[in-house]
Amino acid sequence: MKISELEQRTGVSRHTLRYYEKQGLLLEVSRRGNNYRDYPEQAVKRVNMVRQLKDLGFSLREIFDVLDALRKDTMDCAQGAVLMAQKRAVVDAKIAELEALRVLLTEEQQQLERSAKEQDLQHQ
Amino acid sequence: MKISELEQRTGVSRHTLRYYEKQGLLLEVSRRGNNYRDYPEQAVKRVNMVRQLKDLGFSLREIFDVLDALRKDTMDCAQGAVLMAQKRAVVDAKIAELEALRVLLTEEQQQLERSAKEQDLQHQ
DNA sequence: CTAAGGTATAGAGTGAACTCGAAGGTCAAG
DNA sequence: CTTGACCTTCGAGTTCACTCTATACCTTAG
Repeated sequence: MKISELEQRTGVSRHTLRYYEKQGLLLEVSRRGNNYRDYPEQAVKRVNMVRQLKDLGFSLREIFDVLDALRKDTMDCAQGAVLMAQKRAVVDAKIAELEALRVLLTEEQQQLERSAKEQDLQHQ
Repeated sequence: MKISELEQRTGVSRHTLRYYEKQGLLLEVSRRGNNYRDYPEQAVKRVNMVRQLKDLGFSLREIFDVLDALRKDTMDCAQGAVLMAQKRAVVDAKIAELEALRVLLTEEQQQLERSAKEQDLQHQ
Protein backbone atom coordinates (compact mmCIF):
# COMPACT_ATOMS: atom_id res chain seq x y z
CA MET A 1 0.00 0.00 0.00
CA LYS A 2 1.25 3.48 -0.89
CA ILE A 3 1.48 6.30 1.60
CA SER A 4 -1.66 8.05 0.37
CA GLU A 5 -3.76 4.96 1.03
CA LEU A 6 -2.35 4.58 4.52
CA GLU A 7 -3.00 8.26 5.08
CA GLN A 8 -6.59 7.85 4.02
CA ARG A 9 -7.19 4.68 6.01
CA THR A 10 -5.68 5.97 9.25
CA GLY A 11 -6.43 9.67 9.05
CA VAL A 12 -2.78 10.37 9.82
CA SER A 13 -1.07 12.77 7.37
CA ARG A 14 1.75 11.53 5.13
CA HIS A 15 4.06 14.00 6.84
CA THR A 16 3.28 12.48 10.20
CA LEU A 17 3.60 8.93 8.85
CA ARG A 18 7.13 9.69 7.61
CA TYR A 19 7.86 11.35 10.92
CA TYR A 20 6.69 8.26 12.83
CA GLU A 21 8.86 6.11 10.62
CA LYS A 22 11.87 8.31 11.38
CA GLN A 23 11.12 7.94 15.08
CA GLY A 24 11.22 4.15 14.72
CA LEU A 25 7.49 3.59 15.21
CA LEU A 26 6.93 2.07 11.75
CA LEU A 27 9.57 -0.48 10.90
CA GLU A 28 8.01 -2.80 8.33
CA VAL A 29 8.17 -0.29 5.48
CA SER A 30 9.65 -1.63 2.25
CA ARG A 31 10.39 0.28 -0.92
CA ARG A 32 9.30 -0.28 -4.49
CA GLY A 33 11.65 0.00 -7.45
CA ASN A 34 10.84 3.68 -7.75
CA ASN A 35 11.75 4.31 -4.09
CA TYR A 36 8.12 4.77 -3.10
CA ARG A 37 7.21 3.43 0.33
CA ASP A 38 5.23 0.18 0.32
CA TYR A 39 3.29 -0.52 3.50
CA PRO A 40 1.94 -3.94 4.45
CA GLU A 41 -1.72 -4.32 5.41
CA GLN A 42 -0.61 -4.60 9.02
CA ALA A 43 0.58 -0.98 9.00
CA VAL A 44 -2.98 0.28 9.43
CA LYS A 45 -3.27 -1.53 12.75
CA ARG A 46 0.17 -0.41 13.80
CA VAL A 47 -0.58 3.25 13.13
CA ASN A 48 -3.89 3.00 14.93
CA MET A 49 -2.19 1.49 17.96
CA VAL A 50 0.37 4.29 17.98
CA ARG A 51 -2.41 6.86 17.82
CA GLN A 52 -4.36 5.16 20.57
CA LEU A 53 -1.39 5.05 22.89
CA LYS A 54 -0.56 8.66 22.05
CA ASP A 55 -4.11 9.79 22.84
CA LEU A 56 -3.75 8.10 26.19
CA GLY A 57 -0.82 10.32 27.04
CA PHE A 58 2.16 8.18 26.10
CA SER A 59 5.02 10.01 24.43
CA LEU A 60 6.30 8.69 21.10
CA ARG A 61 9.41 7.52 22.96
CA GLU A 62 7.32 5.46 25.37
CA ILE A 63 5.31 4.02 22.50
CA PHE A 64 8.57 3.09 20.83
CA ASP A 65 9.57 1.20 23.98
CA VAL A 66 6.31 -0.75 24.00
CA LEU A 67 6.54 -1.67 20.32
CA ASP A 68 10.20 -2.52 20.73
CA ALA A 69 9.39 -4.94 23.51
CA LEU A 70 6.63 -6.53 21.48
CA ARG A 71 8.91 -6.90 18.47
CA LYS A 72 11.69 -8.55 20.43
CA ASP A 73 9.35 -11.16 21.88
CA THR A 74 11.45 -14.04 20.71
CA MET A 75 14.53 -12.69 22.45
CA ASP A 76 13.32 -11.09 25.59
CA CYS A 77 9.93 -12.34 26.61
CA ALA A 78 10.18 -11.99 30.35
CA GLN A 79 11.37 -8.43 30.13
CA GLY A 80 8.69 -7.63 27.60
CA ALA A 81 6.06 -8.98 29.94
CA VAL A 82 7.34 -6.79 32.74
CA LEU A 83 7.24 -3.72 30.52
CA MET A 84 3.75 -4.60 29.43
CA ALA A 85 2.68 -4.99 33.04
CA GLN A 86 4.14 -1.59 33.82
CA LYS A 87 2.24 0.03 30.96
CA ARG A 88 -0.90 -1.72 32.11
CA ALA A 89 -0.39 -0.34 35.60
CA VAL A 90 -0.17 3.15 34.12
CA VAL A 91 -3.35 2.50 32.20
CA ASP A 92 -5.08 1.20 35.34
CA ALA A 93 -4.02 4.30 37.26
CA LYS A 94 -5.34 6.53 34.51
CA ILE A 95 -8.67 4.72 34.56
CA ALA A 96 -8.95 5.24 38.31
CA GLU A 97 -8.07 8.91 37.96
CA LEU A 98 -10.60 9.40 35.19
CA GLU A 99 -13.32 7.74 37.20
CA ALA A 100 -12.63 10.05 40.12
CA LEU A 101 -12.77 13.02 37.79
CA ARG A 102 -15.97 11.71 36.27
CA VAL A 103 -17.63 11.79 39.68
CA LEU A 104 -16.36 15.30 40.26
CA LEU A 105 -17.63 16.54 36.92
CA THR A 106 -20.98 14.85 37.45
CA GLU A 107 -21.40 16.66 40.75
CA GLU A 108 -20.46 19.99 39.22
CA GLN A 109 -22.83 19.38 36.37
CA GLN A 110 -25.76 18.49 38.64
CA GLN A 111 -25.16 21.58 40.69
CA LEU A 112 -25.14 23.74 37.59
CA GLU A 113 -28.35 22.14 36.38
CA ARG A 114 -30.01 22.83 39.73
CA SER A 115 -28.91 26.47 39.59
CA ALA A 116 -30.22 26.72 36.06
CA LYS A 117 -33.64 25.47 37.14
CA GLU A 118 -33.80 27.93 40.01
CA GLN A 119 -33.00 30.76 37.64
CA ASP A 120 -35.69 29.48 35.33
CA LEU A 121 -38.26 29.51 38.11
CA GLN A 122 -37.35 33.07 39.01
CA HIS A 123 -37.86 34.12 35.43
CA GLN A 124 -41.37 32.74 35.32
CA MET B 1 0.01 32.03 50.86
CA LYS B 2 3.14 33.05 48.93
CA ILE B 3 4.18 31.46 45.67
CA SER B 4 6.87 29.28 47.24
CA GLU B 5 4.35 27.65 49.56
CA LEU B 6 1.97 26.95 46.69
CA GLU B 7 4.90 25.59 44.74
CA GLN B 8 5.79 23.26 47.59
CA ARG B 9 2.23 22.13 48.26
CA THR B 10 1.37 21.40 44.64
CA GLY B 11 4.72 20.34 43.23
CA VAL B 12 4.25 22.84 40.42
CA SER B 13 7.15 25.24 39.87
CA ARG B 14 6.71 28.97 40.47
CA HIS B 15 7.48 29.55 36.82
CA THR B 16 4.63 27.29 35.81
CA LEU B 17 2.29 28.83 38.39
CA ARG B 18 2.89 32.29 36.95
CA TYR B 19 2.46 30.83 33.47
CA TYR B 20 -0.88 29.27 34.43
CA GLU B 21 -1.99 32.60 35.86
CA LYS B 22 -1.10 34.33 32.61
CA GLN B 23 -3.14 31.73 30.74
CA GLY B 24 -6.15 32.56 32.91
CA LEU B 25 -6.16 29.31 34.88
CA LEU B 26 -5.57 30.98 38.26
CA LEU B 27 -7.75 34.04 38.74
CA GLU B 28 -8.13 34.49 42.49
CA VAL B 29 -4.60 35.81 42.98
CA SER B 30 -4.34 39.01 45.03
CA ARG B 31 -1.24 41.08 45.74
CA ARG B 32 0.37 42.18 48.98
CA GLY B 33 1.67 45.70 49.57
CA ASN B 34 5.06 44.63 48.25
CA ASN B 35 3.49 43.33 45.03
CA TYR B 36 4.06 39.70 46.03
CA ARG B 37 1.32 37.31 44.96
CA ASP B 38 -1.01 36.15 47.75
CA TYR B 39 -2.84 32.90 47.03
CA PRO B 40 -5.96 31.77 48.90
CA GLU B 41 -6.05 28.29 50.44
CA GLN B 42 -8.35 27.24 47.59
CA ALA B 43 -5.52 27.72 45.08
CA VAL B 44 -4.00 24.36 46.04
CA LYS B 45 -7.15 22.56 44.94
CA ARG B 46 -7.39 24.65 41.81
CA VAL B 47 -3.84 23.88 40.77
CA ASN B 48 -4.35 20.20 41.47
CA MET B 49 -7.47 20.16 39.34
CA VAL B 50 -5.62 21.84 36.47
CA ARG B 51 -2.86 19.25 36.73
CA GLN B 52 -5.31 16.38 36.85
CA LEU B 53 -7.16 17.56 33.77
CA LYS B 54 -3.87 18.18 31.98
CA ASP B 55 -2.64 14.66 32.78
CA LEU B 56 -5.84 13.35 31.26
CA GLY B 57 -4.98 14.95 27.95
CA PHE B 58 -6.84 18.24 28.11
CA SER B 59 -5.00 21.23 26.71
CA LEU B 60 -4.64 24.32 28.89
CA ARG B 61 -7.14 26.03 26.63
CA GLU B 62 -9.72 23.29 27.24
CA ILE B 63 -9.08 23.45 30.98
CA PHE B 64 -9.62 27.19 30.80
CA ASP B 65 -13.00 26.57 29.17
CA VAL B 66 -14.04 24.18 31.93
CA LEU B 67 -12.98 26.53 34.73
CA ASP B 68 -14.56 29.43 32.92
CA ALA B 69 -17.88 27.62 32.78
CA LEU B 70 -17.64 26.73 36.47
CA ARG B 71 -16.83 30.32 37.39
CA LYS B 72 -19.72 31.77 35.45
CA ASP B 73 -22.22 29.46 37.14
CA THR B 74 -24.40 32.34 38.32
CA MET B 75 -24.73 33.73 34.82
CA ASP B 76 -24.81 30.78 32.57
CA CYS B 77 -25.73 27.64 34.41
CA ALA B 78 -27.44 25.73 31.66
CA GLN B 79 -24.59 26.27 29.24
CA GLY B 80 -22.09 25.34 31.96
CA ALA B 81 -23.95 22.13 32.58
CA VAL B 82 -23.83 21.29 28.91
CA LEU B 83 -20.10 21.95 28.78
CA MET B 84 -19.58 19.81 31.84
CA ALA B 85 -21.62 17.02 30.26
CA GLN B 86 -19.47 17.27 27.15
CA LYS B 87 -16.29 17.02 29.16
CA ARG B 88 -17.72 14.08 31.04
CA ALA B 89 -18.51 12.39 27.75
CA VAL B 90 -14.88 12.85 26.75
CA VAL B 91 -13.81 11.36 30.06
CA ASP B 92 -16.20 8.43 29.61
CA ALA B 93 -14.84 7.80 26.12
CA LYS B 94 -11.30 7.87 27.44
CA ILE B 95 -12.18 5.36 30.14
CA ALA B 96 -13.68 3.03 27.54
CA GLU B 97 -10.63 3.40 25.33
CA LEU B 98 -8.30 2.71 28.22
CA GLU B 99 -10.23 -0.38 29.21
CA ALA B 100 -10.01 -1.72 25.69
CA LEU B 101 -6.29 -1.05 25.68
CA ARG B 102 -5.96 -2.70 29.07
CA VAL B 103 -7.41 -5.90 27.66
CA LEU B 104 -5.06 -5.69 24.70
CA LEU B 105 -2.03 -5.17 26.89
CA THR B 106 -3.07 -7.98 29.21
CA GLU B 107 -3.27 -10.35 26.28
CA GLU B 108 0.13 -9.28 24.98
CA GLN B 109 1.57 -9.66 28.44
CA GLN B 110 0.17 -13.15 28.94
CA GLN B 111 1.48 -14.24 25.59
CA LEU B 112 4.93 -12.93 26.43
CA GLU B 113 4.84 -14.72 29.76
CA ARG B 114 3.92 -17.97 28.07
CA SER B 115 6.76 -17.56 25.57
CA ALA B 116 9.14 -16.82 28.43
CA LYS B 117 8.14 -20.05 30.17
CA GLU B 118 8.62 -22.07 27.01
CA GLN B 119 12.07 -20.60 26.56
CA ASP B 120 12.78 -21.43 30.16
CA LEU B 121 11.77 -25.04 29.65
CA GLN B 122 14.00 -25.33 26.62
CA HIS B 123 16.93 -24.02 28.63
CA GLN B 124 16.51 -26.67 31.31
C1' DC C 1 24.29 47.50 57.08
C1' DT C 2 25.08 43.58 54.60
C1' DA C 3 24.39 39.14 52.72
C1' DA C 4 21.34 35.50 51.56
C1' DG C 5 17.39 34.32 49.72
C1' DG C 6 12.52 35.21 48.16
C1' DT C 7 9.81 37.79 44.73
C1' DA C 8 8.74 40.60 40.42
C1' DT C 9 8.71 41.18 35.16
C1' DA C 10 10.00 40.38 30.48
C1' DG C 11 11.73 37.78 27.23
C1' DA C 12 14.65 34.08 25.39
C1' DG C 13 15.33 29.05 25.01
C1' DT C 14 13.76 24.11 24.95
C1' DG C 15 11.73 19.73 23.46
C1' DA C 16 7.95 17.28 21.64
C1' DA C 17 5.16 16.52 17.86
C1' DC C 18 3.92 17.90 14.19
C1' DT C 19 3.24 20.81 9.68
C1' DC C 20 4.58 22.84 5.59
C1' DG C 21 7.05 24.00 1.36
C1' DA C 22 10.63 23.66 -2.07
C1' DA C 23 12.95 21.06 -5.44
C1' DG C 24 12.89 17.26 -7.91
C1' DG C 25 11.85 12.13 -9.51
C1' DT C 26 7.78 8.80 -11.21
C1' DC C 27 3.78 7.40 -13.61
C1' DA C 28 -0.59 6.89 -16.21
C1' DA C 29 -3.82 9.17 -19.30
C1' DG C 30 -4.63 11.55 -23.42
C1' DC D 1 5.45 13.90 -24.80
C1' DT D 2 3.20 16.74 -21.86
C1' DT D 3 0.16 17.39 -17.92
C1' DG D 4 -1.22 16.49 -13.38
C1' DA D 5 -1.21 13.68 -9.56
C1' DC D 6 1.56 11.05 -7.20
C1' DC D 7 6.07 10.20 -4.64
C1' DT D 8 10.96 11.46 -2.61
C1' DT D 9 14.16 14.14 0.82
C1' DC D 10 15.44 17.94 3.50
C1' DG D 11 15.01 21.61 6.20
C1' DA D 12 12.47 25.41 8.02
C1' DG D 13 8.39 26.91 10.70
C1' DT D 14 4.68 26.29 14.25
C1' DT D 15 2.32 25.32 18.52
C1' DC D 16 2.18 23.94 23.12
C1' DA D 17 3.73 23.90 27.62
C1' DC D 18 6.91 24.81 29.95
C1' DT D 19 11.77 26.32 31.73
C1' DC D 20 15.27 29.39 32.41
C1' DT D 21 17.82 33.86 32.62
C1' DA D 22 18.52 38.61 33.52
C1' DT D 23 17.68 42.42 36.11
C1' DA D 24 15.89 44.46 39.92
C1' DC D 25 13.20 45.06 44.21
C1' DC D 26 11.91 43.14 49.08
C1' DT D 27 12.74 40.79 53.53
C1' DT D 28 14.95 38.87 57.35
C1' DA D 29 18.95 37.11 60.15
C1' DG D 30 23.35 38.26 62.00
